[in-house]
Amino acid sequence: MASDAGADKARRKGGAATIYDVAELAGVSPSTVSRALGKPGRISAPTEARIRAAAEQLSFRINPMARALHTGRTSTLALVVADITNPVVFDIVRGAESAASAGGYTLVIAESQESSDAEAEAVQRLLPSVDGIILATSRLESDVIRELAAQKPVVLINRAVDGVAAILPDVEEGVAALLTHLHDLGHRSIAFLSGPATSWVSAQRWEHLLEETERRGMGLVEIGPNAPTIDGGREAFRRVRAAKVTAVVAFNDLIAIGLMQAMSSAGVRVPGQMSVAGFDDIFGSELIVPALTTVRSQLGLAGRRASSYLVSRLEDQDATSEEELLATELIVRGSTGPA
Amino acid sequence: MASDAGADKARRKGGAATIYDVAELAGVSPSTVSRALGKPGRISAPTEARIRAAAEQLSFRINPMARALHTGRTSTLALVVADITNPVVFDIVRGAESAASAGGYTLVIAESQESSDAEAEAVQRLLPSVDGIILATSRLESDVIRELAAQKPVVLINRAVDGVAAILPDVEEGVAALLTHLHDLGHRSIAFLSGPATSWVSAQRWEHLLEETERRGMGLVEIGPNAPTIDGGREAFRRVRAAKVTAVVAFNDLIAIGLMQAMSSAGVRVPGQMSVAGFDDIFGSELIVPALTTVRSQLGLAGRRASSYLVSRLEDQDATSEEELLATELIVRGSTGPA
DNA sequence: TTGTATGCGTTATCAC
DNA sequence: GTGATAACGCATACAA
Repeated sequence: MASDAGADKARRKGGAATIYDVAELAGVSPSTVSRALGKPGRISAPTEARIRAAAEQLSFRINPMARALHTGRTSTLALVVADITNPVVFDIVRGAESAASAGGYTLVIAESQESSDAEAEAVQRLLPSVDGIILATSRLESDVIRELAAQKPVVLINRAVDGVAAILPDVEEGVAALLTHLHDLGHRSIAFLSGPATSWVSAQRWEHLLEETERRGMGLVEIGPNAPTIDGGREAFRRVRAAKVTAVVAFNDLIAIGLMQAMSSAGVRVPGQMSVAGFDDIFGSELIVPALTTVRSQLGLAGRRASSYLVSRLEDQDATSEEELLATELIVRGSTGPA
Repeated sequence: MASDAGADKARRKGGAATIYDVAELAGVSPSTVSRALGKPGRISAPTEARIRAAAEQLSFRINPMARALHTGRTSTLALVVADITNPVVFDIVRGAESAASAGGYTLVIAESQESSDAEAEAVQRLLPSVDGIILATSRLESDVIRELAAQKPVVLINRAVDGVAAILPDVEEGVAALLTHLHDLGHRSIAFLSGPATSWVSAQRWEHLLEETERRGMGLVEIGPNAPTIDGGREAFRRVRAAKVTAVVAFNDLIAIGLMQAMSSAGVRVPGQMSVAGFDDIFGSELIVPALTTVRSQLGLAGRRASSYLVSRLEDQDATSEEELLATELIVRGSTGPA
């Protein structure tokens, strides 16, 4: 059915149909075809109908590269993440993909493996073929990011750089709720299991914890840096035990889960002997026993907003370049209890 | 530093540097630049050195679209998955991305949301701009897939279609191990919570279960189809309880987890009153209580192999188009016990 | 409203 | 070994 006699005659041998083939079949010039398909309404209705019919018959698909070569626009967005298997980024990927494709954009994805060099290389490789870039939990230096943003639209997730658009969790709110919760339970001495040394988010969370514990007259120590993984949490166990605190706040849920596993192995009861809380509310936090108390960030929404921002900035010219804060929410589960 | 006087003079105003700019700066013709960068060694050493220096100075990046327009090759692979947030696909995505970028290819990702129409649309949209396609747990009809494979290299994950390359888990092995395990525990009556009606993998697992239970004289009933999600497992609970079996094998871990949650809410003890097992060994299966007995598939490896296959087939001409089986492994944990 | 001519950046086919 | 030139498929300025 896809190979009518007319269609085959009009199509060049081998490759896919082009606007030239469509033009020949419809009896018009290639530019008319281009116009008909590009901006409907600019040509006469009967002609457009003929062209559409011909395109359909040849199952014509526009060649995005040829279009991009002329327009300079690829309708493609890049998403660079540190670690694809980190559950934190799953939701970001999905949100970004769905908003991108809803806007008619394709999403390409690259992984930096927590390495600043690898991230820079991935960005350079992708740069010429995308219209905009989403950097999630970037490990790049601020200057590099600013330089990048000068070349193409950039939006950050979980990272703030002056003058660059960013989608950020409203840490203050979540941290305050968490500390109120812990304070109410009687905890006065807390440890923070920090994330990677280069993590902007970790530094941010630490700052807010410091502020909020001071305000409430609670003690706070930092233990880290730690790899933002389950293993990272496991390895921190001995230092946590040595710290003699009654509650631990981990940089993220993965670290919290690893810590709880190590505690379970060592016979430390949670929350009986030690309360544990995390950040992000990833898949799995609800599954463990006891279920993890955590500060939920709206990662999926962050991904969606990031793509939407780029799309609107690419389509309209007049999009703002502000930081956008996403509310965080304290999810109280079984891993926190009385001191 | 990126803006030497010479560099600025040679670069066209505004856009990125082209081979013309490099050629001008190096004092050669554009075609020589193309050759120097494309196939090193075909031109004289000093000339090539000059060209490389000029390219470096202008921070020249080849324009992939322009190259693709002429060569017809984009150095891009597409990965189409049913549901990005399904933990099963996380590993696939990562494996595919790492092997793709290792081979010099970029990975674009699309989600079909378990819909055959959406999948077909995504494939059509991506088709012109990629060199090859990975279809993970595709919901497309076999004929559609074959037609697609005739246009561009295609590789399937968790799906078999005659004449199309595929990476498949060796279900037989895993299912046999699982049933031996259950049989040894005294189970004689089993229920299978099947996946989506269109899932090739679900049908495959069902077939093997049927075969192996027959061989062992065990009873088997199918309950389904079910959505391959935690909710899907929860919703199946009543039918499972009504079935009066002693063990349940779920299509995947997500369904198994959902079922266990429903059982926990209803006071049904696992594995005391009912044993539960799943497939895939996703992140989270080890976290729940009791930890889930499951047949592990090497999803990450599957993604990696899929990309590698496409890359080698695109680079060499003579890659085989066979099905490749990946060993599965029974992981015994706490959710299965004596009948 | 529609057709003609040109350029986007690269590679490949010729000459030299 | 190197340089001119055509071609890839499309979009647009200009002409009609």
